Amino acid sequence: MPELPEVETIRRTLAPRVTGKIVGSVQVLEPRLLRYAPGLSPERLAGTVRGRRLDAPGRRGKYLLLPLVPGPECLLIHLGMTGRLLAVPAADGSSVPGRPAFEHLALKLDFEDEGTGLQLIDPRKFSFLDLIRPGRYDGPPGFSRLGPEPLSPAWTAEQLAASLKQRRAPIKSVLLDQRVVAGLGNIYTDEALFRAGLHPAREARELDRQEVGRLYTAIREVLAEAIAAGGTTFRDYRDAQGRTGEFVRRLRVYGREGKPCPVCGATIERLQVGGRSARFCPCCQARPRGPAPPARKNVAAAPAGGATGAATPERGDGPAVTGQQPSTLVVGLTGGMASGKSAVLRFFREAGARTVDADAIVEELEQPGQPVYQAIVAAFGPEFVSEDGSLDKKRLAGLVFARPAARKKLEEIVHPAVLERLRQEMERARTDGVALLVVEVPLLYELGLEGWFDAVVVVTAPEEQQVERMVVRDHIDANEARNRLCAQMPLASKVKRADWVIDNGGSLAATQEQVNALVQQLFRLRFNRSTVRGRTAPGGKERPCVSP
DNA sequence: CGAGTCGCCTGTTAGC
DNA sequence: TGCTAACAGGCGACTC
Repeated sequence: MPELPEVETIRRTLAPRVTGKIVGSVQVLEPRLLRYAPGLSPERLAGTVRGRRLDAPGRRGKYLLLPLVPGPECLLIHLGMTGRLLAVPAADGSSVPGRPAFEHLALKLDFEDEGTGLQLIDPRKFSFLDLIRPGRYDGPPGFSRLGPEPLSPAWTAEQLAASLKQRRAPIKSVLLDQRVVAGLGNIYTDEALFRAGLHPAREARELDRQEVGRLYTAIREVLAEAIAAGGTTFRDYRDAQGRTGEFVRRLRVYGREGKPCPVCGATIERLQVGGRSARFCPCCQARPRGPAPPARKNVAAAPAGGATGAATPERGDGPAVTGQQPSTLVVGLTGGMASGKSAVLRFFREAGARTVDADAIVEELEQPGQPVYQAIVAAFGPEFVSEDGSLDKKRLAGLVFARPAARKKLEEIVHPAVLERLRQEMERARTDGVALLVVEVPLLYELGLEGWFDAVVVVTAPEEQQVERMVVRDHIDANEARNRLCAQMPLASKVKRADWVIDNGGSLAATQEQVNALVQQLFRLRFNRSTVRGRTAPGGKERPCVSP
């Protein structure tokens, strides 16, 4: 079960505990460990490794790499399904969390100093070990034929498209093929396919560019999030310190059959695909409609044992679904000063949306060397450059505040550049197949940008709370804060024009609940674009607040 | 070559 | 309660 995020987590937790250590003894207690290593006996392995130093551990796909110094050999470990690699203080089994000492111990490696070591524990004995000798032996065939690293910048959606183009097998099976992309197992293929809105039994070659784009993005996002959460502990997995992974809480379909889909509420189903079980949402991952798929041999007609009649591809039932994955939903986020827009944006991101912050773009465009920076310096003079070469924002703000003409001049430089970048970000989200893009634009209404978005969300907070936040954040007194608020477009008129309102006047948890509820609602509504504007949403509330 | 099936392995669980 | 059978899914070997 350790897939890429789990192995990466093990690598990271292992690194500080093994790097630079000298190997004292090596004991192979499970001979099956060496089953793929040609001519490598436990004795020969021990002879090669003993007395050598370990370099920082590496990872490739689901393989863990322990380079020996001086080189060039490298230990290679695959944890199979239930393997655990634990850094232990005494390497005697006494402090292995969760398991009695010595049970299922397959490999024991002691370091010369400090009495520390490594243990490989594997009840099911699917783990294996190998010794790479560059130039002479490149490791087992599965290792040398590994496909690209999914999180490497070198891997592109085009490459994925090329690897899928010729394959008739179900997309789920092709993603499990380590030659296509390295590191995906059953958990993350299910999760990526769900996020991309793709049925696991779809023929790989029938995916169009947009679908491949969505899949590519989903794979990278789900892996990155899982690594950040320390991997997924479904049953056996532990990191090198014996700790469980937290991503299990964020799984949306894997291990959730019979439970409601977190996006649409339909019941998650299980299906045999290529001999593996696939979990999916029959509504969010409906097969595309259109002409009934021609009678296909082999695919989805699971072996007669298919008690799951769900293998028949004709219909994806569920509420009013066209079967066509809708395009990116672009939502604008705005609100009063210090109303908590950024926190809300963060909650959107955590709920699975891609997010963009217009202020961050301004910040970036005003960096020295950028055309916007150069234009500002040319227009206002070098006295607005501080000693370190960056723009003197404070001085510029002072000038702009006092002279409306100067403000206009500045805005004429900055705004078009920001808008162009926003346009590019929206375009990129569409080509990446992102389902929901949320863009924070503080001056959304002031600049008349409503037309750019499918819906606009306004964040509100009681005025006193805004004042309080500004006092703390901007180091000004309460009167000054009130003055600044008065100079703005009144929050009430933004609320009046809003499609959805998030009330950030309560606890952060309450705000997050509202955001999560809204995200689910948007996911549902995006199947019918005209309902996304909350004001026309069923229920007919004129300005629906989101209540969890 | 690609696609599919089987075997390896054992702890857990569903069903009788 | 105790038994069997199915299941979990990493990979390689094998067949067609």
